[in-house]
Amino acid sequence: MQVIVAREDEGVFVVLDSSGRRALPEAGFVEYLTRVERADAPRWVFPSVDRLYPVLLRAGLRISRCHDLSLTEGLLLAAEGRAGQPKALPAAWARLHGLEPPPDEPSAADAQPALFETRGSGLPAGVGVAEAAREVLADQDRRMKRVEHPERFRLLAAAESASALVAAEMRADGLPWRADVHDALLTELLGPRVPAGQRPKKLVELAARISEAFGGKAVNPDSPQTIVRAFGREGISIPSARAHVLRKVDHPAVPLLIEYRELARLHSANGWAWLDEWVAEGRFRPAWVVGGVVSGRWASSGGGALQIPKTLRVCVRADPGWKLVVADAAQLEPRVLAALSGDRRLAEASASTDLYARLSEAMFAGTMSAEEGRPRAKIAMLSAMYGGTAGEAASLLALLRQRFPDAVSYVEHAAQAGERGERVRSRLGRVSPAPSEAWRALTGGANDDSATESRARQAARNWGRFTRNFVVQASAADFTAVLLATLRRKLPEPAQLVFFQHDEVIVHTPGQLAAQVEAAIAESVAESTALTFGPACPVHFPMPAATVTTYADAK
DNA sequence: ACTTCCGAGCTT
DNA sequence: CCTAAAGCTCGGAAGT
Repeated sequence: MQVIVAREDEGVFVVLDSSGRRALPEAGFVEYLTRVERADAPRWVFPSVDRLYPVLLRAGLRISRCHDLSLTEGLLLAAEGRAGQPKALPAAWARLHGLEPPPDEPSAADAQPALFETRGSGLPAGVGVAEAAREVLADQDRRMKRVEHPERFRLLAAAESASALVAAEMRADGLPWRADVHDALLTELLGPRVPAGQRPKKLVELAARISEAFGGKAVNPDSPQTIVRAFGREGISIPSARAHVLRKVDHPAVPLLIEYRELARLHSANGWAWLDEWVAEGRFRPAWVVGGVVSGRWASSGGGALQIPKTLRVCVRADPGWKLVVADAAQLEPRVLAALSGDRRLAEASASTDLYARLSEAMFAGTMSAEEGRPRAKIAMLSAMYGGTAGEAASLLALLRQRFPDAVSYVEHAAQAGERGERVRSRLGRVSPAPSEAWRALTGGANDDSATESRARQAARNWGRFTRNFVVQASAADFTAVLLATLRRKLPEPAQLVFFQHDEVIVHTPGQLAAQVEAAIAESVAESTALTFGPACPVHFPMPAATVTTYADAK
């Protein structure tokens, strides 16, 4: 059973199912949905989960499954070679009717709330939003039958839609964040809190000592150009003021600059201003952007949720009586490559929790120790997936190719396809964008002069590196989307998914349910492996879970 | 005063 | 730095 739900202008909500159409005010809408969800748990169809589901969450309603028209449209457009076109309902409907598709509105998370509420549907006057959604849904059903593996693509659309539910729920629940611990940490490292725009005491002192180290001339350590010039006056020529460049310079200002930059980074990125803006009532509530990266990885908007420095993990603490269950898919990408390529020997190596140690044995047994071999095996595998050639990488990759030819040729075929300008696809059907017209013009024909020819080869290789990585990273995103969808269903009430970062989840749970949560994670990984890569997939995906009080204790 | 770009650094 | 790429955010600096 499918039920379309949508918001019309002026806070009126519409429900459309086989028995007809109902227009309801918000309160009646939520009440109706609650009743139907309890009775039938239908597949709700949303023009955009991101825009509508927060309304339901605020009223205390959680739904079990849905179809997100906007996210599915994006996946379909990519699969059809039309990536980058607007994907919201008005655009999808317009394309269906041969009209010019309007550009997507900014996401609900970014929009000004007042503007967002008063905006129209974006559809022509007289076209009902639920009726437009019904047309687009039927169209998507048709188009999903025409992709290369329709059953995989349906799973992808379902998992992506469920991911959107997770993202909205994670924002509503929030990541437990102890502002008092954060404030104490800042005070310890930077000195007492100062008003916005001012340098804390510790930074003021360091800036003064830096100027002294440069002979008393004022040097603003926040300005890279000024730092480069200051070293120039000392007779030291450096290409940039990056930390790794500074570390190689022998000068009394260097350790001060490095300390200043570390503390200034903490202050500007995650200082008191960040705390005031993003943490309230013990929760950090970022906006998560499902499919915000072309590979299908999530992005975040506001608060830098995917860039939280490790030093601040101590601030992530379970509520009294609760625990955090932190689980990380170990060496996910090489295992994904094993599953994609069907490389038997790599699949056998995946039986070990420490994949790189097993690779090292396969590559270097008898020739070097595990301590020497493991980091080289890791470089070899990462070079295969990322296209690296620097240093030893090329020779290590050649050895990896000897031992695991199917895995290495899988990514090399993806790279060659990219160099030819072809698109590549993930396991469940995410498709890479086509290269730009400028890229085609540059790489398309024979170039007269050698400089242009060299740039063309460079551009082709760069795009090949992108497609090489895409097949692995996007398939990993397939797997984690299915995992999120599965885990969401299995978590015992009232445990909540509160954080997701590419291959890692945090669940906030009452302490007595932590063991059940760990079991739910293990079951979800097993089911997601079979769903994503097939029931006979021989690859092992370890996802060790740790039950802790603070995120900092997880690894 | 405002916009745009760059350098830098954080995560995976 | 070391193996690659993408995305977010900040502050400084340059341009309008």
